[in-house]
Amino acid sequence: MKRIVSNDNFFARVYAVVARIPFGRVTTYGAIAEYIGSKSSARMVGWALNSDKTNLDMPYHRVVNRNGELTGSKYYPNPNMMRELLESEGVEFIENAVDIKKYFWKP
DNA sequence: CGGGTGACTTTAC
DNA sequence: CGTAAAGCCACCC
Repeated sequence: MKRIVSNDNFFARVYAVVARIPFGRVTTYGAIAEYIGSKSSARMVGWALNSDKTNLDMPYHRVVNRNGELTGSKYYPNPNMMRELLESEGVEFIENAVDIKKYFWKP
């Protein structure tokens, strides 16, 4: 039995949501996962970002965890790159996390 | 088909 | 603040 939605759609959905994030806004893995249909599968979102080979130009830096922490910054060439990208968009930081309450955006 | 893995989240201690 | 555990789903071998 094949699943009705999965595979290509999963990646496509992640890309679509990330690409839709407005300038100067951020979203969470959970929000993307929920929009995709699997609210509990936030891991899949992060996994998709790191596994994607087709849309490396995607603004992944606008995707943060529920606390607003840049968990993905570790996987960037430079750990500071992700933060500076967000700061350059006008996003305010609190310690090592973005003001998720203020800049959170959801599809 | 099963086991391992993971850029997450929540609850619990 | 830290670790632990469970839930979750798709990919890779």
